[in-house]
Amino acid sequence: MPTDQLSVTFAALADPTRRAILARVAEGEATVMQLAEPFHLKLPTVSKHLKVLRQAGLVTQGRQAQWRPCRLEAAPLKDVSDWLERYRERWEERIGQLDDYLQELKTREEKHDSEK
Amino acid sequence: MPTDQLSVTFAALADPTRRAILARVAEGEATVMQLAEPFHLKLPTVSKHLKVLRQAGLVTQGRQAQWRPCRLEAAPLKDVSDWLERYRERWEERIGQLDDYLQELKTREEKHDSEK
DNA sequence: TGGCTAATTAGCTAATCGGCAGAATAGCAG
DNA sequence: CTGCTATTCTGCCGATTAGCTAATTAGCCA
Repeated sequence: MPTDQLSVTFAALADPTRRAILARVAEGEATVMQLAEPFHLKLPTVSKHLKVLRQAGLVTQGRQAQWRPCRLEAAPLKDVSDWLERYRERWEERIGQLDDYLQELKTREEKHDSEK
Repeated sequence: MPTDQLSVTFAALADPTRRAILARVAEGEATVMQLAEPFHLKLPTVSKHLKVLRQAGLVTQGRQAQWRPCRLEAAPLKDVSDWLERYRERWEERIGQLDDYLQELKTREEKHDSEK
């Protein structure tokens, strides 16, 4: 249970239910009940997931009467993105002494890319 | 513990020791002993971390005599990056004409955040 | 006030995790 | 074969987690 912010964020994202909650909240504010409905989970369970997301700074909850609508807060995702950038070239396979060769390939690939 | 690939990857990244191992391995192959040395961890502990990273597909280990040098495999990081892209516009906060209004909301929310 | 609804907290269980020590495995060198 | 080294496997421990039920808080309405 590391306490550094990045670890807390990654841990919060390491659960498909919580990622689905994020996806739902990204489309607009939602109450806890609305979030619980698509999953067959009880309210306290969803509430606990929200607590994890809240501690990671990924959602905030407001107050409207007895509802606590949830909103997405994407700032921690930027931290994840920044951390990832460091490894981008590793999966983009455009490294090293092969640049010239790859550059040639690249111009050829650009035709393919534009298909998409 | 969810078994879907993205969750496994996020879980593997949710530990500063494992992220440090990744950073080290990104600079070149390393044996388990070399990886263990900077952290004051025993070999079996590092071996266990490596197992987690291996199951996430983030490292592979080869064979050279009695050493099992570790290499970075960045492909799962691309999956993380692709997942993140969906939210990029949310943290780039330069959307539409609402910038000033959102900025004002943000300062108001910061009070709510401090409620804990 | 009392009743209703939404959400959280408290407490439980089974499973998992990060650390360790000790034993087992794999590959070299005499 | 006998050691020697690097690594993994097997248990163990204390802490944490996801799920549940039951109890509690918070806000509305009559």
